[in-house]
Amino acid sequence: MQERVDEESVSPLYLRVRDHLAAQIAKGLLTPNTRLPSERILAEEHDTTRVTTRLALAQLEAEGRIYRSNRRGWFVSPPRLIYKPTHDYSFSENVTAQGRVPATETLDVTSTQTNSWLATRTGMAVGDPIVWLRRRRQIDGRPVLVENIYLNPKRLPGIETYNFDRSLWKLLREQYGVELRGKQIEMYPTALVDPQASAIGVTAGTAGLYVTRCSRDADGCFVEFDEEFWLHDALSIQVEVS
Amino acid sequence: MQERVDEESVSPLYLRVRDHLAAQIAKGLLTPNTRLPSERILAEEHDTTRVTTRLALAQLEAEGRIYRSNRRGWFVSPPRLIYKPTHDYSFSENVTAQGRVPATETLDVTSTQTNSWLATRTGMAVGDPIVWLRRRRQIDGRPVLVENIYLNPKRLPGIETYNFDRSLWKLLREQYGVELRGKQIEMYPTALVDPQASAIGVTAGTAGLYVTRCSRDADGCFVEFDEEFWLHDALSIQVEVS
DNA sequence: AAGTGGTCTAGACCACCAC
DNA sequence: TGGTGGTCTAGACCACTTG
Repeated sequence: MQERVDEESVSPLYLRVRDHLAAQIAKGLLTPNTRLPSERILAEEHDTTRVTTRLALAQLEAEGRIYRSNRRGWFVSPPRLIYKPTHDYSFSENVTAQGRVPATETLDVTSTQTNSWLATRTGMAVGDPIVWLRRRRQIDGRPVLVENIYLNPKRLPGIETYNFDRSLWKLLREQYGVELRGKQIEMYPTALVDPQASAIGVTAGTAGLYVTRCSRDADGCFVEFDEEFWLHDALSIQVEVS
Repeated sequence: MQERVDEESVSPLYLRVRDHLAAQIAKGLLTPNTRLPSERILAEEHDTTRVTTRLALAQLEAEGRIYRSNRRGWFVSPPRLIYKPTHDYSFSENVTAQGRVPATETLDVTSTQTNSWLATRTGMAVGDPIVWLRRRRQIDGRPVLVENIYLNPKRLPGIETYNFDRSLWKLLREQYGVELRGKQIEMYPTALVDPQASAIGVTAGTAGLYVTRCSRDADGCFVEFDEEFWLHDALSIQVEVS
């Protein structure tokens, strides 16, 4: 629906480099997860310097078209995962249903106490016992999010003894008979900083989406608070209201 | 709830510059919408170059802590607007209720035809008449979003004759008796590019949030498709499900 | 007119990864 | 070990905004 066109006559060099790469991606010359030529080669091809080339790459990264992996290079971004945070859902099933390969790693499980930050968000009292779970999740081998999950051990006795490399939602339903109700979801775009950036394996400052979700059971009892740090190009949020 | 701490011993210079500025903002030495010292002065203060200083500023911008305004300088970001896209709501009332000052500008209104992109999203047929409205909205004098709104003139006869510098939602309800139902919302983080970037007055590549919303009336008839381009630091999305 | 950010050059050294 | 991105220097000119 876009009729107005850029005056592309005298656009800055870094935007012309961006457009050149974007066109190659659009044409299918560069397909998802393939590596781009190195920054030095791209600079040479466009008769410019690495600084300018990196400006162009940063633009494409900000648009979600390419991503970097450690120091291995720049890669074409795959399609965004469609994510419906209002649904009870299994990450693995959702990823699989979209033709991708999921993976989950539990980073650590800690029995600790509710602090004031968590208390205001969950209704728990400061000092109440809480189980803190950290996980990293991947799509097609690429880590796309890390999450902090805070579980209420009063409602979920023995929860810390389970294996968390699977669907938490199924575990809650099958082992504890929990039907989640009354979700409060908040999200905003922000940069990933340490320790989340290093947990995902990206440079600090990489664009991300911060999502929190507070879930209660049918009785209004607090069950779970989830704090997710996504790579910004990895997902598209969908919400339906009737 | 963050126990693990960064090894801050040998962090890169640009992160130390970032941390220094972030600390000043956190302490309240720099308050929302105040200007930061110029890049050249910051570079001198930290005994480095503009390139490194700009890396630090870009980090803070990505985190949503500062923003830039044309070539006027860098400013401390105000708090994010809380935005509940599932609600029927008035931008102006929402902004006002949060103690801020809203403004709306209609950029143009065009009677045109449904194209294939819009048809697949709305259920209209290609070639059906559609009214296309572009608006820019501000908070406290800062443009924070531009939007394309596509209205169904079959359901809303004469809609193109109204003044749109006010709440569209109220107009629909009061003049056409429309109660919106069945919203489909989709959103993802991406960079703002032209023409949206220039419409907001930011550099192409500035981080943004893309939001679409398709609304129908109680009979399931398509009423409105809204496409919003937000500055990424201007909002926090909230959704509640029961 | 002076100052700001926007763009760009032509190099350099380092940490890390793959071979 | 060679190539990658990550960080950094010390400049330059330009477009635009503000006084």
